[in-house]
This record gives sequence, structure tokens and C-alpha cells, in this order.
Amino acid sequence: MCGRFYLTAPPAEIRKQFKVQNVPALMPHYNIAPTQTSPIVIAEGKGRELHLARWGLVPPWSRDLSLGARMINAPAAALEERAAYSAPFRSQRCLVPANGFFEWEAHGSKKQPYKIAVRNGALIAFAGLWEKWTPESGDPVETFTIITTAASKLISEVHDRMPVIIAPADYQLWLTASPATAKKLLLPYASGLTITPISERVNNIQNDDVELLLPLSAP
DNA sequence: CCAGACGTTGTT
DNA sequence: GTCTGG
DNA sequence: CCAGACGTTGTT
DNA sequence: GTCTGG
Repeated sequence: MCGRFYLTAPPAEIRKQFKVQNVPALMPHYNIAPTQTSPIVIAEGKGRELHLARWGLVPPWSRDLSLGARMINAPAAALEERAAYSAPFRSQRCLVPANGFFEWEAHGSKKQPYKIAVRNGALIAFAGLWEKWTPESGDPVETFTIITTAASKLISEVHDRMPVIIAPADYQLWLTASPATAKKLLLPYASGLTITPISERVNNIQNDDVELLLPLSAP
């Protein structure tokens, strides 16, 4: 699955990679957890916009935000079957910028965390869905979920699910094509990913520093 | 038709 | 809003 | 995903 | 053990 990721690229790089005009101030985040805020790229007219959104999809009919904590991932195969996902899959797809994500490998009762990224550490984009939720009083909140699929061969060495990664050439298709076309992009991404064991410090979401990404030193 | 729910993952 | 269950 | 909490009632 | 919060 994908229950934790990181985004460290500076705003200028995000603007260039995703061809968005407006980029809000962004700090690097090395340990993004569900319910936290991170930028998403959505289609707006003929262009794209970067919005800050809360991780965990909260549909507009939801009574409160709490549902979001259980809607952090949407399995690709269920997008058209689940009531909560079918509407946003048709009209509110998004890209979730990231420099990588984390998975935990179960080793008996112990769990070893790994970071997964492309070989050169470049920006990637997860396939996502977004919604706007409006409280009875107060400002609307935009929320998102990350679509998951079966792990690629490499990733399956540590975990059996992974987020869907969209290649830059397919950004526009994912954002604006028909659902039938968009569905074809929901494949395990396999080119150039690396898996690196890292410290268990990543377990605690209060740790958010560059050292989380260091390879675990050999014992 | 209306009422009621609306979610994923891993683990043993 | 939209799907499932009765 | 992991960490951390895990409870009710009445009152201001 | 299971749920909530981040």
C-alpha cells in the first residue's frame, strides 16, 4: 500500500515538472502521514493548479473529517465499484507529487522500513482522486486518496501493494482523459525504482528530517 | 422502490 | 452523490 | 503506515 | 485487541 511518503523538491522544481503556475510556499517533508497536508495537481480549465490538500478522501456528503483517515488508499480495481470512489474517478483525478514513499516489510514480529524512489531521486507522481468537503461552518477542505495496485516484481520483495505512479508523458491523460482511458494507466510502475532499508525512526511521524532517508548502515 | 452505507491493509 | 441490500 | 489511547456524566 | 489521530 502506501501509508507514508515524502516530498522534498523545491517549489520551482514542482512548478516545472507539473507545469503549474501557482506554487504555494512549500517546505521539504520527509515523513508525510495520513491526515496531513501535501500538494496535489488538479486540472483547472485547460491548465493545471497545485492545491494543498489533506491526505484521506472525505466525500462531500460526509458528516465530518474522520472518514478520511480510513480512505488514504483506493485499490485500482475497485474505483468504479465503490460508492465513495466512482464519482471522483470520473471527474476529480489528481496527481500527488512525491520524491518517494515508504513500505514496511514484516519480519516475524519486527518490521523493517524501506524507502522507495526512482534511481535519480527525481520527482514522481502518484495517481490520486480528490474531493472538496465543506463543514457546516468554516472553510472548505480539499482531500485526496492515493490509488494502489499490486506490487511490481522488485517491490514485491518487501510488500505486495504499491501506489500507482504516473509517468510524465501520461500526466495530462490521467487528469483529463475518459475513465476508460485513465484506467489503462493504473499499472505497477517498474522502471528504475530502488528499495533502500532505512532507520525505524521513520515509524514515528514526529520525526521529519533528512536523515530519515539515509541508507541503514550495515551492522 | 427506499434505507442505509459509503474504507484499506496485513497477519495468523 | 452513488451503490448495495432488502 | 505507526503510535497511542482505550470512559461517562453533568456542569460551568 | 481494536480504534483514533497524525
